[in-house]
This record gives sequence, C-alpha cells and structure tokens, in this order.
Amino acid sequence: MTAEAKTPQRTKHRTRDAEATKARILKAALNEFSRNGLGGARVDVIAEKADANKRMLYHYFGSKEELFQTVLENAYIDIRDAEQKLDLDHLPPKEALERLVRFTWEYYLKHPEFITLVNSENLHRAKHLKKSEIVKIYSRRFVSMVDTILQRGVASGEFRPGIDPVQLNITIAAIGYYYLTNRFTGSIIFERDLMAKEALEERLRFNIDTILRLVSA
Amino acid sequence: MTAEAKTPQRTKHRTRDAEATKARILKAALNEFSRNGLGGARVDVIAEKADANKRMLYHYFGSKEELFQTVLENAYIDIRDAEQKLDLDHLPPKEALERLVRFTWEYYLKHPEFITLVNSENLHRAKHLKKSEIVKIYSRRFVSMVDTILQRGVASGEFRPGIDPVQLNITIAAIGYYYLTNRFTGSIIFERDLMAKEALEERLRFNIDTILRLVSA
DNA sequence: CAAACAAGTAACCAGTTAGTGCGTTATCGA
DNA sequence: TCGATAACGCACTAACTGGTTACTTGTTTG
Repeated sequence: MTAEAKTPQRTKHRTRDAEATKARILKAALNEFSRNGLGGARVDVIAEKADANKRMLYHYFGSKEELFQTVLENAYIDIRDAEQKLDLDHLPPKEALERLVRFTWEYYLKHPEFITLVNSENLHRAKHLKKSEIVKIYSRRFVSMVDTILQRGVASGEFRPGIDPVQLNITIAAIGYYYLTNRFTGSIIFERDLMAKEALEERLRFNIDTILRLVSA
Repeated sequence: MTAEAKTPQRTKHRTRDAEATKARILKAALNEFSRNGLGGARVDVIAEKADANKRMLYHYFGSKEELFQTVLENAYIDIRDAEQKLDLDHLPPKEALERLVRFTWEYYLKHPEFITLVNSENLHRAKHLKKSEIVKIYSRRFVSMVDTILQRGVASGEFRPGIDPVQLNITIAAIGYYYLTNRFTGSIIFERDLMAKEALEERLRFNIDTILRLVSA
C-alpha cells in the first residue's frame, strides 16, 4: 500500500533538524487528516508517513487535536495568501470577478485536502478555528477583496447595486465546493463522471456564467 | 449529557417487537452517524441510545458499515420522496423552480443529518451508495423533474434554452448545502451569525434570486 | 401445551488507540 | 573537549473498539 512511502532512506543516523522534522510531520498530518478526517486519522500513521517517531509528534504539537489545528490554520493561510496574490484591483470588475471564480475553482481542484479539512472542522463545530486569531485576520482582507470589486462594478455601471459581498463570496465558494466535495455521490446520482476533463471545464464555464448573471445590472 | 435519553422506561420486561427495535436502532444510528460521521460514531453509543442490546444491532444489520448503508439509503429515499410530493408539474415554470429552491433549502435546514451523512459518504468515496440500487432509481426521477420544469420554461419563453438540468440541479443544491454545512467556519470567517433568523431568510431570498437570474431568458 | 424458534442479554475478546516514561545520542557553545 | 541541551527512539499502557460467544426468556404454532 505504501511501498514507496519511505522516500528518505532510513539511515540510522539522519542529521538532526527540528524544522525539517516538524515540516515532515505537518505534511504527513495534512495528508492523513484530509484523507480520513480528524476522527478517522491515526496518529501512528502520521508518524510513520513522516518517517518520524510518534514521540516527536507529541513533543512538537502536544496532541492530535493541536496538530489538527495547526494543519487547519496553515491550510487557511495558504488559500488566503494565494487569493491575495491574484491582484484583482488592477483588473476591470467583470474580469476580476471571473478570475476569482476561476481561481477558487482551480484551487479547490488542486487542493482537495482543503475541502476535506474544512468539512472535518465543521463536523466539530469549528472548535479549532474559533481559537485561531490569525485566521480571523486573514479572513477580513479576503472579504474586503470582493467588496472592492463589487463597488468598482457598481460605479462603472456594470454591476447592479445592493449585492451583499458576503452572500456573493459564499455563493462563489459554494458552486465550486459542493460540486467537488460531493463528486463521489454526485457521479452516482447524476450518472456521469463529474471528474472527467470536459465535465470539469463545463462546470467552470457554468459557474462563471452563474456569477456574472448574478451581479449584472 | 444524555439525562433524558432513556425515554421508554427501561422496564425489565418490554414486549418483544422486532420491528420496533429495528426502528429504534435505525433512529439512534442516524443520530450518532450524523453527529460524528461513520468513523467517529460508536456502535456502543448507538445501542445505548436505541435502548437496545448491541447484539441486536449486529443481528439485524450485520456490521457497522451495513448499518450505515441502510441509514444512508433511508435518508436519500426520504428526501426524494419529499421532492416528489412537491408536485411541481402543475405550477408555472418560474414558480415551480422557486418552490424547488425553497424546498431544498428548508429540507436541508430541517434535516442537517442528511448533509452530514452525505459528507461522510463522500469522505468514503461513496462506497456504500455505489451498492445501493434503490437510490439510483429514485435519483433518475429526481433529475427528470428539473428537466421538465426547464423544458416548460423554455417553451413559454421565460427561460433561456440550452441549460443543462444536471448543472442546474447541482447549483440549486450547492448554494444551500454549502452555506449550511459550513455554517460553523462560515460564521467565524464572515464574522456574523449565519444561523440567525434574518440571516437564513436573507440567504433564501438570495438563492431564489440567483437561480432565477441564472435561467431567465 | 410442548417444542421450536425468535428476541433479547451480559460478559467477554483480541486488536487498536492516543498518549508517556525514560533512556540514548547528536549538536553546539564555552 | 566537555557538558548542557535538544533531538530522537523504544517499549509500554490504560482505555477503548467492533464484533462474538454462550446463554436466558418470551412468543407462536402443530
């Protein structure tokens, strides 16, 4: 099952490197948590995947839940950072919005772990995110991003006024997130492969269309 | 925590009733699975909540996974049945669509277990749903329902042609499902109580608007 | 009404789980 | 080079987990 997993040859003497070990544990934890959820993830498996001793995991992160919280925080920081880099303020409103819809879709597609992590966190009523101050700070910048696009669009007459940026934000996420998180049950119920190349492209086009129709004047 | 749980007084001699016991187990399982997911659910807890012996659970359902499959099947059958009862064919297309959006939203709101169950099933790559023939049959009727509305709307000139009923179906589900399944993380990130009465009403209005704008000619 | 069967129960088991106690070894500043 | 510190690892455990064994008790029917 994990034949190729122990990539770094298990030399008896690996040079000591706290940061590297931490990073390996974090990477393995992200993988295991996203694959099986917080409840289904196994601490022993994380340690093994990280080619680290379980004792190190507890030394650096304290407990399974604290490790989960760190992994979750990192995941949120990563997506928010990527969003900021989009630099939408220099684009015409319509193009900015289209680009955001496309980005959101492609990010979810490239990082299915993010979706699974968020699902797991909601199953636990966001108890870990509640404690995370850093995520709250990042979130504010994100919400105001869409707000700015919306305002510019209204000013130029392209968008209709009165749209709640939070509702728009949620909708942009929803139409991509739902499709991808429920891709397995969806493929059965709709009797088509939702993950086929053309199906994915069609969905992205549909989503851009949905959002533009929603905001158009 | 479960002070009032053992509602039926634990008389030493309860009259024997296989169907009632089965039903109690199923109800308790739905509760436990939706609260904690398949992995997080505990068989002992289900038995206790059902006020039944764990052996009965294995006698009637075989294993934890088979019990989960039954619970999941029942949940799908319930929502499909409710949808059929909407009787949308006798309504003008626009009203029919609005009613479907409203129904979907309210069903998710009333039955959060359904959402959690579906999430759990997707974490397991739909391995249980794959085996369920009955759900596939029910799904077909459901997809054709939206297709019919769409066709009637195009014929009357109210809707634009060329809309894929599957994409529309997915979108209707998505804008409600995402909001509700991520209500905990969402309330933190957007710094507002997404479950407040006015917030829910606003979201429903927004969703109806989104779908009508999407299909309008 | 007795025997056959189904419903129901308690105690138990083997494997797993998150978490630790304690000893070893590499690294680095003095 | 020495000794302090931090990285690392083995082996353990107490509690838990899904599943079972062996049994009792109620119900039905020839």
